[in-house]
Amino acid sequence: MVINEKFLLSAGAEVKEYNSGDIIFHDGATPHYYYQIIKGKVKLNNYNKEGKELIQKIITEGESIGESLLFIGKPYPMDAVALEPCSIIKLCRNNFFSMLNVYPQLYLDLCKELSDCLYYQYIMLQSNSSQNPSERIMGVLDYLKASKKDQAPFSFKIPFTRQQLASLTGLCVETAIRVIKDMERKKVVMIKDRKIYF
DNA sequence: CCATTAAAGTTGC
DNA sequence: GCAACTTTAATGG
Repeated sequence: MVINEKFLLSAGAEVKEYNSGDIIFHDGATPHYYYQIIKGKVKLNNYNKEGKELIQKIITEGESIGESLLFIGKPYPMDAVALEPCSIIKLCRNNFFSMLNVYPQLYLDLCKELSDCLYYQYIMLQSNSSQNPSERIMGVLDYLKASKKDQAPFSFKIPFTRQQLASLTGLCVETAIRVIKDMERKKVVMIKDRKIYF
C-alpha cells in the first residue's frame, strides 16, 4: 500500500464505494483528490479516434490512482473506471498536501510509487512498440509475473480477460486470442477453463 | 432448479 | 477486422 489508510483517514479522507463500470474520474477533468484503492480493480484508459480502447494500466489493492496529476495540476489525460465493485479512499488535494507537510516521510512512499509507475511505462512502451503481437502480449505477462513470488511455469493465473490484454497492448481481441493460442501450442502458457496460466 | 440474456471467447472469411 | 457462431456467467423466476 502506498500510504497507510490510518494516515489518510486521520487527514480527513473518506471511503467511497464504486460499482463495476462506475467512473472515478474522466479524461480532461481537474484532479481534486488523492485516490487509493482499498479493494477492487480499476482501469486507466483512453479511446482513440476510431473509438478503440487503449488501457494504460489496470491497478488494484493498495495502489493510488493518478496521483502524479496532483503534483502538476494538469487535467487527467485518461479515464479511471472501476472494473468490479471497489472501495476507494479519497482525500482532497488540500488535505493531501497538508498531510505531506505533517508527515514528510510519506514523500518517500509516493516517490517510490511514482517510480514504479514510470518503470511500468518504460517496460510496456518497449514491448508495445514491437511489430510482433506475441512480443506485446509477452511484455504484459512478463511484467505481471515479475512481481510474483512463485516463478514456476504456469503458476500465475492471468487476472485479465483476452479483451483487456488486447486493449493493454493495442491489439484487437482476435489477434490476442490467436497469439495466446499459439503460445499455448508452444507451451509458453497453459489454458484451463479459459483462464490463462503463465 | 431451469430459462433467458448478456458477456466473453472463438473461428472463418 | 468484421460478423457469425459457441460457450460461460449472470439474472430472475
